[in-house]
Amino acid sequence: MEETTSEVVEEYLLEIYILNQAGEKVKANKLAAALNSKPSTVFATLQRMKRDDLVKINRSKEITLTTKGSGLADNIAYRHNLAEYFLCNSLKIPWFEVHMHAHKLEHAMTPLVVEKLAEFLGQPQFCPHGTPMPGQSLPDNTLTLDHATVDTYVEIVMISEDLEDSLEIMQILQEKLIMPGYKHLVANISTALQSISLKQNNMETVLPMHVAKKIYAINVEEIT
Amino acid sequence: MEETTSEVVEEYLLEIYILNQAGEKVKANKLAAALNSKPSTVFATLQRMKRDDLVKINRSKEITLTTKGSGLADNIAYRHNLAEYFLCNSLKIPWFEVHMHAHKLEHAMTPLVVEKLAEFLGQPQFCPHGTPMPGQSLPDNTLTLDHATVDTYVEIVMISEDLEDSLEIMQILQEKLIMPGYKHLVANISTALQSISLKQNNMETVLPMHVAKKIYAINVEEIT
DNA sequence: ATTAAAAGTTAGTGTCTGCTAAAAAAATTG
DNA sequence: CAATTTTTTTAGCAGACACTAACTTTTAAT
Repeated sequence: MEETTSEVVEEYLLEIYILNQAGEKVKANKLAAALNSKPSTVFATLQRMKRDDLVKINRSKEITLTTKGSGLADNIAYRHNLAEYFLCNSLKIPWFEVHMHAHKLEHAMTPLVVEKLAEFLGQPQFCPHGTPMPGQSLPDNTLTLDHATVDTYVEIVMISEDLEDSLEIMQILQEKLIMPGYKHLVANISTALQSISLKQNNMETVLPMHVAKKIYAINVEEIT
Repeated sequence: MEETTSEVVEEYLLEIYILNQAGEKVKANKLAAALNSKPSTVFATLQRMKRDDLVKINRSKEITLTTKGSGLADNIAYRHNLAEYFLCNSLKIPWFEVHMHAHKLEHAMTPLVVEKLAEFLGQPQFCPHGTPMPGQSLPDNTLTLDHATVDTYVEIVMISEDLEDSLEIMQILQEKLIMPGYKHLVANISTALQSISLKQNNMETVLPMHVAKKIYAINVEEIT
């Protein structure tokens, strides 16, 4: 009865989990885009996953994880975050590109390696992008930047996993210090341009709303 | 033209490489046993590898790596040894069982991760079992224990990779301190029983010859 | 509501990796 | 050398995953 989950299925589980966390309705089409795959391939794989009681798909084609799938996804997400933490903090691989490397490692970590690595790293509770380990959560007052208020200060707490696939965006975020722990002034919000601009140290960054929506922050008094 | 090598093929390459290092003639049958696979499966995979210019098979069915295959194998072996070193020295996973965990990780390490991990570990030149990284070699006066002389002292330098697949044997070797750096007295050699016995600190270990053949050592003056 | 666009689905292929069973070739042994 | 055993090879099958192309259903928009 040893349930083996293929790497491909693990990737699907994680992606569904991530999109879920981001509050999006997961549909096959979006999955295909996220996984860089063709709709027909995704469809077939989802059928297998349904067969194996990993996902459910309702009449309106929304994909959700079953209890079983969810448990596996938690585990995969944990391995992913742990790997990212290691790559970033121990190996000093740049913050903006750890995601892709962790994405390979996460499938190759045995339970013992996971346990020992967590110990080695001091049981981290967040990945370098601020994603909480499964079980942990963000502060109650967390908001996404598209809901920020002009002229307030925000402290970044998390960059959503699904932004991490874009190296270009991540690199910009790193350059502009839009990273967990850093504080910015919400300088401007333009509904017309669908963008928000942040300021820190004479540095201004304009983010389109769809990106801002994926960045989580809390309000702070001021930049200390 | 990005040559992608599947995990399965990587495993074949490494196994051929390891058997090669151990000085054995690699034949399909032996490969099948080592890889825990069926001869027909191995045959098919070898055909693909031949097609992709990774291996050559001569009239007497001996399998050798091509230049291309050899280069890849070097790389895989390096990743494997590096992973073992990390698991053993950083994560403190028991010496006798790092092999199997490294075996999974080795396929998931991107070039950047390899580079940064090597840096992190201080560019180790040997795996925890004494296997030299590709390019390195053992001391000239290295011998295998089946060629040891009674009443001489030996210092273990390396346990062959192909012993590492057996957890039971590895665990015994660890218990009896038959590990790189440790010195033993060659107490007895019995041709009748095809075994050799080592002594250290009132501890005697009897090894069958086929195991002794896989353990490398150098002669030393005495136990210091 | 009709139409156009988007998303989902089916059909048909192909590769890789695995298996069993049987046949052919090679090696070993009496 | 002949007979037996071992090894290699062929044949046939199956599942996972990937694709293209076509077809259907849904959704969105005029």
